[in-house]
Amino acid sequence: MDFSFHSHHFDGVQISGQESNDIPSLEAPSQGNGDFTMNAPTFNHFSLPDWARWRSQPAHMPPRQFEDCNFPHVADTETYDLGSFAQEPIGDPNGYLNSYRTHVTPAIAGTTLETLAPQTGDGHANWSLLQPSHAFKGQPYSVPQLEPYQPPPDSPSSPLSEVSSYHSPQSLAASSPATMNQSTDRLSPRSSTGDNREERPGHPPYSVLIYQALKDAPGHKLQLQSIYSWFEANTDKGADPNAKGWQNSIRHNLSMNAGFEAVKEEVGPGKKAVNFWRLTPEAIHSGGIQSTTRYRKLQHQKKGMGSGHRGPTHQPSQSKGVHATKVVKSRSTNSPRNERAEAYHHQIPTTNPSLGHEYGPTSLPVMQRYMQHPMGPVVGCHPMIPGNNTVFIDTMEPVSAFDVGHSHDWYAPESGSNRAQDPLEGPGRSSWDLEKEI
DNA sequence: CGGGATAAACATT
DNA sequence: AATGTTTATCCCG
Repeated sequence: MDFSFHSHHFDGVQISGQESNDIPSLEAPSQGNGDFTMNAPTFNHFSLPDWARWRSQPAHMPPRQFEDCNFPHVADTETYDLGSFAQEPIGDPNGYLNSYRTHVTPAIAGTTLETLAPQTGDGHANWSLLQPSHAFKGQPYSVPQLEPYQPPPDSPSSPLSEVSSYHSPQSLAASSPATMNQSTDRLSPRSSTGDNREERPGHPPYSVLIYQALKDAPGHKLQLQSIYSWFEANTDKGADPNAKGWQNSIRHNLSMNAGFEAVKEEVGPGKKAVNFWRLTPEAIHSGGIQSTTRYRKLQHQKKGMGSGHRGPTHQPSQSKGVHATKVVKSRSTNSPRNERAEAYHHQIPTTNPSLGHEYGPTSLPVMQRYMQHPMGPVVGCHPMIPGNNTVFIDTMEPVSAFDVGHSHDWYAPESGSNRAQDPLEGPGRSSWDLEKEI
């Protein structure tokens, strides 16, 4: 048996419980274990039940340890915390290439579900000590609440156990095959058919996991390889070195989910820029991401025909692949169909890429009302590269990276006006809506 | 059906 | 070859 996880209904899930208005940005505070209590008012407070819906089964998982890390193992009942936003990076020498390091999550015993607390430290000081939750590895995960905001730290940094050092995906794969054995339950190498439905209960969807990974990362951003590493370290997905499907899925989610955006950073004069995937400000603020499935909406309309046709299918689509790289994910076409003319965007200013990706109209369940926080500028810096300490400042203007046209539930800019800048979209509404009737 | 996972075609770098 | 983007399916609640 293998599993992978599968969970339904997660949209709206907010992984966090924060209510605060500010983002924990990199500067932070943190370290402490904040006890972030979630104050009730939070809209996104995620209550257990909600979260519970994700899992199909109650979970109980055997404790597992992983790789060389000695995780404090957490009792099954315990909840893992997703951790708070990481703050400072620590310099990771080559880190940025594979920067994700695993850290141990201190077990948070007894965390009540509802409060999912928070944990820890985030260390800014030690990225390596951050605790991530490897929580998804084999274990059921429990509510991941992220709380972006950190209350006053009260505890000094957590002592965390030592952490594993960082593993690059390759290294993980290569070096620790052994460790894997024990986990029988890791994700199974997907069968070719594609679905393994037996999945492990309890695992959040890729989008959430990715969110988690990014959330924990300095600057809330990671390179693709690092994300892979995170998965290997924290989930069962990467268990099989040979399996590549999960990576495809990760990429797919990164591309399709509006909560993630790619940003290019210059590394140095002659060198080529590096791409990072980062949480959009909205995602950070809201503490969660939305369903990745939004893209489907388009399809529907696009082919008017009923669905019947699915046969042979796969006709080469003309506009596949992609365009754009510089900017980061922009939804390129207004009309998903063919126009690819406008496919290219300009580069993304480092300041705020937000172009946006929006979700299909209406599809969002009502539940996802994300609140918008007036956030202040986000500033982050991550000295990951030795000679270059990159600093990024998000001047977050109220520009939203998301949903340009429909603001339904989740991002209701008070000032609705400023968002929009998607050149592609043009003022006002997004094309999606219009799209359909055409 | 909506939502998530996957596979895969195709584009860019 | 690694990344990214899109489509298309499958399957489950």
